[in-house]
Amino acid sequence: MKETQLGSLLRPVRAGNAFEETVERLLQAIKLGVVPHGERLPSERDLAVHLGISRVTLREAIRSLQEAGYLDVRRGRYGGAFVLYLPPDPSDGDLAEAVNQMGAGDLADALTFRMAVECGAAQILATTSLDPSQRAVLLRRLSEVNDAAPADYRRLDTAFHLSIAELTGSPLLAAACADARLRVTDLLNAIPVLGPNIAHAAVQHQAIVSAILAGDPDGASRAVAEHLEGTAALLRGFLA
Amino acid sequence: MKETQLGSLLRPVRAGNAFEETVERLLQAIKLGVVPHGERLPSERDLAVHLGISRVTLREAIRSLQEAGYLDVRRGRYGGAFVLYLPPDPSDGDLAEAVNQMGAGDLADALTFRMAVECGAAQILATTSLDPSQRAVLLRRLSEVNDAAPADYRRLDTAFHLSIAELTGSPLLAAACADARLRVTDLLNAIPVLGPNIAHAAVQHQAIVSAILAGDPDGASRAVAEHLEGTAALLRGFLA
DNA sequence: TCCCATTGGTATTTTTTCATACCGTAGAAG
DNA sequence: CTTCTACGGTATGAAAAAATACCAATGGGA
Repeated sequence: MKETQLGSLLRPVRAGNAFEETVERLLQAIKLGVVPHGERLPSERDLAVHLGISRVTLREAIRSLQEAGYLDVRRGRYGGAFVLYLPPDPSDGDLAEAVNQMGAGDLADALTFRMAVECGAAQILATTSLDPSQRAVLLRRLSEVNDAAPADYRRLDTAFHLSIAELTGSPLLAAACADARLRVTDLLNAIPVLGPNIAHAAVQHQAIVSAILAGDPDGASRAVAEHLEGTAALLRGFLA
Repeated sequence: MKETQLGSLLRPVRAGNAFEETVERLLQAIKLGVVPHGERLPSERDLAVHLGISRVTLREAIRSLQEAGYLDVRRGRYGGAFVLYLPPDPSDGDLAEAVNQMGAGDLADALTFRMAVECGAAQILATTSLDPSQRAVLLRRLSEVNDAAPADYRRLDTAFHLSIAELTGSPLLAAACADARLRVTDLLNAIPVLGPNIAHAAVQHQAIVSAILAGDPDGASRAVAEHLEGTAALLRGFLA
């Protein structure tokens, strides 16, 4: 039983080599829509600094994404790496395939992790006294999701969820929530965006924001839990 | 405002070089008491595999810990790297120094992060239906803390907290809680272990376990929050 | 007593990653 | 039309890390 705890601490220092990790990171930023279609990534020199890697390694990663069709790289001033990726319009088969591509254990792990960190973040934000500008950010993100065109829905939904974590002011917590979201992106992207689901999600989003603004930690946490449990149950249902 | 979200995703891929990260990881495993005084670390070959680094790099890390007096390395069969570290008996000055060694922002970040993930973990565990052996683990860890000799208190307290995360069955969540704890280890180790504090903590630990076993997520989360808020407030009070 | 499995110690080579400097290009500003 | 400049593109040498193979010591068990 002590070995389990050793496992938590002596887990891998490196998830892979720098190149692979960079490709993964950039790809997720693209799939998450943090850099939307048509927009430009930061310049190689800036990105390399932010990612803490050399420009050479970064270029290799960008090149492989370019060859995979995710980026259009243009030279010269006002050039850069432009995102070509458009979120796919999912059909039913994709979801089953996506779910079963990752192991059942990994799926459960990711869903549990996401539930924990997002509930925790909402709870903390509800405990915090928010200034007017923070409230404004939260409300704006909420209305952006509600007004979203179908093609933009996932992206703005992500932005809404991440904003909650970011507003806590804890970069570690924000990173954890981003990481949790990354692990289910492919699955969420494979779920068709349907009217009734969106309407249901809108009600839940509203409940989350209301609880946070009312300073109700338990309510905020429960609202997030209910919201996430919906998609979690859906995904679990597709396990072979 | 979009730049903040970019920051969460395009954060550093590498925290430092493999050597430094490995030293840090091992040192924290030692300071946390996951491998207690007199015990042996896994063999170099095993460790290198688990940490995902080469044996050469691992050896450099072990060597620097040996030279710093944390390890006693012996060769031959039944040899290995034995932990020499004994938790210090803190005096008042140490705490102020330790608190102000990390920035005020970093302290707030670490405390917020810890609050979120530990509350989330307790909440999830309270939602889960636990089988008898899981209940037994939780109760045993609780009694171990209560019966702990002063020198073992921190170590068993850590074990108790980590067990909650591990019992959720999510390695990601367990790793996040371990990481959160790591970030405040030095601070917690600098807090004198006093009778009244231990008694107070024992009551709170009991409340946490009771809420979890009763299947009360809100109660479990609130109990953890109250428990952590105590030390958090203490630490914040030492900020210069 | 001697063996030998298990452990740390060392040496060598290859691969990855980094740091630095410099080149080529496109587009806006003059 | 020229120039300036912020970009990507390229080259090269050094450093870090990994892979591999092999050496050396220890101590329990045959």
